[in-house]
Amino acid sequence: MDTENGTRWLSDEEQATWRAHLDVSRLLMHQLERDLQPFGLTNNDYEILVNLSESDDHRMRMSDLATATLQSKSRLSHQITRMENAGLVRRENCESDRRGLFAVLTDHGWETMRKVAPHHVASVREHFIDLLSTDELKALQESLRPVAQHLRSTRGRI
Amino acid sequence: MDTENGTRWLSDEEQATWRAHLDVSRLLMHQLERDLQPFGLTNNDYEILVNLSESDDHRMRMSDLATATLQSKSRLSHQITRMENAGLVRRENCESDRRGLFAVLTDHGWETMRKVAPHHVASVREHFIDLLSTDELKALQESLRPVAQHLRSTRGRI
DNA sequence: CCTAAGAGGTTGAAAGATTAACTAAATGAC
DNA sequence: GTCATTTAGTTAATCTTTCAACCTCTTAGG
Repeated sequence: MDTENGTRWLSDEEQATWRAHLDVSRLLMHQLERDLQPFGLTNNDYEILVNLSESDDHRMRMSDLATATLQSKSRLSHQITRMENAGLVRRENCESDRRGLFAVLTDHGWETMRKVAPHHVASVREHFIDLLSTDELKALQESLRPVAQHLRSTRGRI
Repeated sequence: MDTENGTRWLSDEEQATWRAHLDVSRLLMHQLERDLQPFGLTNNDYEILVNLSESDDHRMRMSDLATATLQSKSRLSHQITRMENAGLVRRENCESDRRGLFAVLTDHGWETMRKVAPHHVASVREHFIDLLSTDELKALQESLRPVAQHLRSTRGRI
């Protein structure tokens, strides 16, 4: 206990780490967003495209996609509607479960992905990955993975 | 160069680190947001309160506050209007520069801060700080600080 | 079977964020 | 001094996110 009321305040070291994480996560997202802007995509769009590109048949069930991208069903539904209007994906019915829907990459979506991915990777490298040594990357991963694990288990619902 | 078209794709290790960072940053924000909800505050509200609490006279110029919280002027202006309506802050004119405004913590804002801060710190500890060893914290900070530095310098405007 | 509960997904309204255009005051170059 | 720029901040319109209500289909229990 650090103080009379029992609160364990953060030490300077802890505070500095916390702020560093906070700042990096916000600044980085802004930067990546800016770098995608010339292609008419948002980070969110891009992440959907990645997930679909990496899936069999370029399609995923809406709920799986929501889980994978850490979004609520509602948000994903709106998001897919927008991307559908932009011609990047389309919805397709699921035969085996007639409540279900697939989000499916269109040709235009796939073409867009192929065109944009190299730029996005370059951006991730320039503003994050390439600023860290191999050891740092490894350490970072080993520190953060349990945290993600913890957060996913502790009331993981978005 | 990893592939014919010259793109340096991410290795498995790099990709894993990148995803870990992404996941932690999103899940963590969601969790903190949830933990503040019972007090009727958002992460954004809280960060404004912290900044004002730590400032002389519990006041800051709008632009300084915008810079400190990494928000656009417009967004901050809306944010402060909401917090003003909630009685947490008020705007006050600046004598020395008559274009300028201060955001000032009200008594209610200060009281709120005193009441909420211990819970917020506990939340940050539970979901982040206390999941990392002292060495990990130090390493994390040393890895991330240069990244934040880089991002701030490279077209830092929000 | 039939029904209650749960899962998959959408929708509309309200809240929050972004963009661009705008006012007013300060600065600085003649 | 005066005019063009820049800085501080707001506003209105638009887009995105969240929240709650809703509909449909599936599943489990009797």
